[in-house]
Amino acid sequence: MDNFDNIKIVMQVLGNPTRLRIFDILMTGTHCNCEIAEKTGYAINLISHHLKALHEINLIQSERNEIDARWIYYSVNKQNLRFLQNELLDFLNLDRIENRDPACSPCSIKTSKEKSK
Amino acid sequence: MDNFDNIKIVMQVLGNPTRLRIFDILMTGTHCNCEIAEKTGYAINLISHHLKALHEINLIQSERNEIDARWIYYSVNKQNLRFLQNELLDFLNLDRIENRDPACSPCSIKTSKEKSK
DNA sequence: AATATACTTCAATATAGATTGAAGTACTTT
DNA sequence: AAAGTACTTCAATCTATATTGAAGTATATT
Repeated sequence: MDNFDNIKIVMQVLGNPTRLRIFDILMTGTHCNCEIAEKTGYAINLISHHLKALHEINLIQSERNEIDARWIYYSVNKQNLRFLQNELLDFLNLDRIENRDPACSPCSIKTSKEKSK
Repeated sequence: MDNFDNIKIVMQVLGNPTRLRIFDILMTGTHCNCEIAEKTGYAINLISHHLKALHEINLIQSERNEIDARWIYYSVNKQNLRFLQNELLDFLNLDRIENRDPACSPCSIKTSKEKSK
């Protein structure tokens, strides 16, 4: 893996449909937990779990409402998202594909044995 | 979800590190099963399983060697990969993010109750 | 025809991690 | 200061699916 460790982690996290759905909602703008609950029907603690996972890999960020600090606002991390876009394009870049002969080596080892007979 | 169903499925499939590793190898060029086995150390039937999953969502394709048809060559589906690149860029497009007031609705319902007192 | 190779599919197990209910924290309101 | 709200964290259960060993398929070799 050509240093695609971040992609591996991001894919793992967004590979969960519930988490992807939550992230998709945040891609439309800032939301608090209860709004996501209303839009998705998921349990509030489940959302909390998944938000934590998204936060841990810097895909999103959070801040408390200045007036009523019980409300926590979640939003996507734009800077990190730009970074991720580039990483994904590098990972999926068709120029990485080389014209190669798949020299099935276990087979060739055995065929070379045959030859040596 | 703004019709990001394909992304959901792709993320689920590439969300598995073993599968991502196999896909990453194919991103470097055509390989047969035993070559992937050699490079990764995974069991050959495990690779077969994961190749099937990648194939089912059209991320890769396969063809038998013309000379020795026991050998099956796997390679990425370039056309579908280009499509996926665009889908991902649409999904992660920062322009989707709207400036909105997270009007925490369950709360506001309750505060409106307060108001009506 | 019998044996070998490259790979797939079946079927069962193992396990990571998604989900849930209950308890806990931080803050606000009365 | 007591009760309520928004949310998190704990701890346990539940479930999907990754992995494995064995059997099966397709093709090639002798």
